Amino acid sequence: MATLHELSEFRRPLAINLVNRPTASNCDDCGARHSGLCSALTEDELEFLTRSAQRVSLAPGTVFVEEGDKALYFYNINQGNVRLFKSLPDGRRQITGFASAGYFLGLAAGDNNGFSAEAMDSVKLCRFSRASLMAVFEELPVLEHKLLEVAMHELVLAQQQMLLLGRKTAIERIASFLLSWAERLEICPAGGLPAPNAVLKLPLSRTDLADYLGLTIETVSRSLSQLKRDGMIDIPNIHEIILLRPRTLSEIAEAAV
Amino acid sequence: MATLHELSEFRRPLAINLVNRPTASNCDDCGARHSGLCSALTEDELEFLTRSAQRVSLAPGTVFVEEGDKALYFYNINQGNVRLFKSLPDGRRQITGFASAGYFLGLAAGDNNGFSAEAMDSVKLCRFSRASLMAVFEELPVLEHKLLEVAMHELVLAQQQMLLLGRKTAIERIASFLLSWAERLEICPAGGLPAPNAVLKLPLSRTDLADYLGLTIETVSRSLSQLKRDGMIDIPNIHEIILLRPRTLSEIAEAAV
DNA sequence: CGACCCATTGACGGTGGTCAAGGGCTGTGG
DNA sequence: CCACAGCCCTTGACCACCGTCAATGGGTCG
Repeated sequence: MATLHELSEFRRPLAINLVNRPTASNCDDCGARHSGLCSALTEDELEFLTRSAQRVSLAPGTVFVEEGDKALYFYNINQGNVRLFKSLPDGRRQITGFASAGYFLGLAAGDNNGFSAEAMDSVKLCRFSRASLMAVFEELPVLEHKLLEVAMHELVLAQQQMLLLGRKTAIERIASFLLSWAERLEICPAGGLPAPNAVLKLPLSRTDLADYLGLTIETVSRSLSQLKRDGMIDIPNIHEIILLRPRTLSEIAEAAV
Repeated sequence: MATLHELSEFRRPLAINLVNRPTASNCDDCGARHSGLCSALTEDELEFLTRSAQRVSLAPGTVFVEEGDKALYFYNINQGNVRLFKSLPDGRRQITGFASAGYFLGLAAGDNNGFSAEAMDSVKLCRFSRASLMAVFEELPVLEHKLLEVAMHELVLAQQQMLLLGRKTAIERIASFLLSWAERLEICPAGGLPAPNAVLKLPLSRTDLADYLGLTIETVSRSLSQLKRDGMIDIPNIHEIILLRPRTLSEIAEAAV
């Protein structure tokens, strides 16, 4: 099988980790203050929560969660993009998700991390010790409730991805991905369709896309080209895709009969 | 693509649903009293919880959760086996998991169910209205905590399955499945290996197996035959597999280099 | 005993993976 | 400002794994 995923090249041992403690007041300028977990909290609750948090900056390429390591932390992304993945010893990689500002991460873990996480670009995040966050639940049950909601949503997404990986063709995977990415970027309401000619920003490489969709970069490239030939999309440049006919795309994605 | 998954034939509209209210005392003879969710509760707490529960009996083949329907209930299995799945309009099916006695289910849902669920045999379960269970959290925070744990564990399993579906070969999928099923049956400790010659009971059809592993029944059958030819396993009958060489199986499953 | 269902096995074909060459973009250095 | 290197993406040729189609085998129930 594929032995070309040179994963190790992405690992930069010399990551720059600036760690300090946030205060509720400097949460104000945080990209995640009004989304995800923190949006569920009042100023006072936030003040309480920050006592068990550390702010961390990561250089692009830093692997800050290692699959199998003892699970010590939860993370909340403030800035930048993160890929979550699992790997096989021979280098095959499956990306299980992407996280950007506002995303809470670290739920997929028992005693040990069930996944690895890597900064795709310059990342800032809040790090919580699992033990102390558990303790905070006593004071802030709303937090645990919010976390359960997040976990439930992740489960829905995970099952969608299982259907995609187990049963969809290459073209269907690409079409599904484009639409789910549009939803993620809030170009369209959840469950709805983006407007025709909507512009999609893709901060991912073809390799990331392939490893997320269970394909090779060649197949990703070929499928995108085919969708372009068929007038479904336009590709002005590597990191932008225009959805010319979202309705038809959705019919392809859902294998409508 | 595959158009042969005759899903509809499994749906029996005439399900027998006997609904009554359990009491804490008749929880004593429940298969799930000392596992999963309920094991986290004292007698008193259980008594409290049962007020928002109904006991339901399901005939084999009953689809009691329908993907896309409004998510009204959580379920706790007391007896029997359940398959959870998602389908495409043309009949392709991806089984996302199996649930047996002690399993809590219904977490993978937002406002609407993200999956369907079907009784594989005679099933008894406790049904909780989502609204009232949410209310119970106020009184029993331990319950919400336990639920979060369950959800986190489900996420770990889901990501393992994504790796399997996205990146493993047919043989690797079968080997992985056999070992994870041994773990599930508690034939071996989590993360450990079963003893050589361990006997595995498989209450699944080849079709279920195929739809769970993202393969066809023919490929499942061929892969099992190959493992048998190679002396990895023995197959005394359709529903039993003997793991002759679990160590080698695990090397195949994890693609050890 | 025979019908039926499910699993197995075989033959064949297609989707997508592998290998390899070529194109486009960016940054760097002369 | 151009040349060139390097990287990533695209495209093509070929091939293999697994899906499809079909026939056979084996177990169960009427």
